[in-house]
Amino acid sequence: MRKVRVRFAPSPTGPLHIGGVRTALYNYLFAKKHNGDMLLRIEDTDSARFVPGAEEYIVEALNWLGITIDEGIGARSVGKHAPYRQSERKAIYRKYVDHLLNAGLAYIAFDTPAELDAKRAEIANFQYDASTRELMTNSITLSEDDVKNRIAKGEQYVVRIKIEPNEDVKVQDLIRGEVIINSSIIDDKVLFKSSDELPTYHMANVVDDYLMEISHVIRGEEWLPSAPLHVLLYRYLGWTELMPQFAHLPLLLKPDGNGKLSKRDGDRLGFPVFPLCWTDPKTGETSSGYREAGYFPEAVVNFLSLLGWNSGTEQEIFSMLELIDQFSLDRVSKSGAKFDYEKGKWFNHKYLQNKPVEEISTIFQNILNEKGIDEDFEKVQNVVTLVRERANFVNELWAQSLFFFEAPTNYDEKTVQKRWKTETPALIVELCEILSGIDNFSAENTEEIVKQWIADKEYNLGAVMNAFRLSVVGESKGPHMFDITAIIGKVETIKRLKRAVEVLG
RNA sequence: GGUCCCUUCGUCUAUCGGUUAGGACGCCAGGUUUUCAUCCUGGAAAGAGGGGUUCGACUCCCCUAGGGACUACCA
Repeated sequence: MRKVRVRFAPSPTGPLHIGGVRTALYNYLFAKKHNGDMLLRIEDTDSARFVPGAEEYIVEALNWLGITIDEGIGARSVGKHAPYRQSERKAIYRKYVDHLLNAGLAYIAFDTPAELDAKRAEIANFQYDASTRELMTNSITLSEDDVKNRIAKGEQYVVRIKIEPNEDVKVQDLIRGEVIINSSIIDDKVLFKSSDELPTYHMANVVDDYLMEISHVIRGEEWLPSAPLHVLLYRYLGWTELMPQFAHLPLLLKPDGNGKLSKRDGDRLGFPVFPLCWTDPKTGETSSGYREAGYFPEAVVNFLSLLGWNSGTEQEIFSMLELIDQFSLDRVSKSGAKFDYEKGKWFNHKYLQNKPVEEISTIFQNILNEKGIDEDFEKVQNVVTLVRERANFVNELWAQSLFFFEAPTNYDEKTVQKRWKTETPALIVELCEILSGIDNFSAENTEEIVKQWIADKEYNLGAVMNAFRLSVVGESKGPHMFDITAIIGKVETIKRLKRAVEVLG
C-alpha cells in the first residue's frame, strides 16, 4: 500500500474558517493514524483575492490547535517538493498545460469576460462545453495563424479543458461510495489564465497533488461536483494510476435555519467562527476567535472532531492521541452537521475541570495581574480549586471569585432585603466575637465552632449564614462559606463583617 | 432551472434485518446545600411521507417531499 500523504490546502483569502479547521483536523488525524505525512500547501493562484497575513494566520491557528505540519508551509524543515505556495510554482504548471494543449485535450480561448456575460444573457443555461465551443472565439474555431497572431499581439487568453460529452465519469469516494456524473454536464473549465500566467484551482490542485505524491484528498463536500473534472484531468495527464483517493466531508451548517455556517452567523448569534481573532487589513473589522474567547485548543479539537465523526462508543472526551488512535473515515457521517455552540461550551467546561489546577491557576494569575492584583500562587490555586467547577472558561473565574481578592464595596439589594433583618446586626456582632476567639481558622475548625455557637444559642442557621455570606461576599453566591473565610483569613473576615454592620445598620 | 449529495429526539449521533431505538448537549423535575452554582437521580423528546422486498424493516430498493452543495478567467 502507498504511503499515506494528505494535504490541507487553503487559500489565503482571509482567516481560516472553523469548517476549514475541521477539514485540517480530519486530514491530520487520518495521516497520523496511518503514520503518514500532513502537508500544508497554500493555494494562492487567485492573485486578486490574496489577503496579507492570511497565511501566517493559518499557520498560527493550526499551531495553536496542535495540528502539526510535516511538510510544506509551517513545517520545521523545507520539504522535498518545495515550493509549497502555488504562486511560486508558476514555472511548473506551464509544462503540463502545454502537454494538454499539444495532445488536443485542451484549447485556447479568447472570449473576454464581457463576451461570456453576453452569451450567458443570450442563451439560457449557457455552458462553455462541446455544445457551444464552436460558437466561441477559440483555437477550435480560429485558424492556427489567427491564434498565433492574437497571442503575439498580447491578447489575453485562457486555456480550457476539452471535455468529451456523454461519458459517465465515476468518482470513488471513501465516504459516499461511487458517485457518477455524466461528462455532458461538466463545462470546459478554465485551467490556465494568461493574465497572471497562473493555473486555476483545478489544474494547480491536480498537478500539485500528483507531484507531491498525495495519497488521499480529504476536503469539504463543496468539491464533490468538481471531483469528476479532477478525475478526467488525472486521466488526461496520464496519472490515473497514481490518482489519490477522495473523501468528501459533510459541511458544517448554521445552528439555526439552513445553509452553510458563515462568518455572519457568528456575528449574529454571538460566537466565534474563527480559531483565532482576526482583523481585516482593509476594513479594520475584527472577528472574534476561539482562543481569545477563552477556549482551550484541546476543547476546540475535541468538539470539532465530533461534528461529523464518532468513535462508535459512548466516549465523548478525547485527547488528540485518542482521536488519532480511533479515527477512521468509515465513521465520518454523510450529512451536514449543524453547529451547536452550547455543546462547545460544555467541552470547554469539561477540560477546565480535568486540567491540572496548576495550569489553570497560572492562566488565572495572569488575569489577576492584569487587574492589578498580586497574590501568591498558593492562594490562587486554592481559589481555583474552589470555584472552577462553576465556570466554563478561565476568564469566568474572576466573576466567580472576586470576593476572595477584594472586599465587597456594595451589597446586593435584593439579598439585603431578604437576608438582612432588624435582628441581624446583633447576630453579626456576636459572630465577630466568636470568630475573633478562634485560633485555628481552618474551614473545618471554624465551621465546627460557629455551628456549635448557633446550636447553643438556638439561632436559626440560615439566618446567620446568609447574613454572614452577604457581609463577606456582598451577595448570595459563592462556594462553601467556611472555605471562603479560611482563604481570606480571620482578620479580613471580621473586618468585612464589621463593615457590613456599619453600612447596612 | 440543471447536476450531484444528504434525511433517527430541538442539536451532535449509536444502530451495519429481529433492541423497551442507546448516549451526549440543551430543556424540565426531584435530591444534595447556609446562598448561587456545581454535582447526583429521574423525565419529556426521534426513524420525513408513500410504496415495495422479507417471516420480520430505522436498517435494502423505488417514488415523493424536504434540506444542502455546485453551476466564475474564486478556491
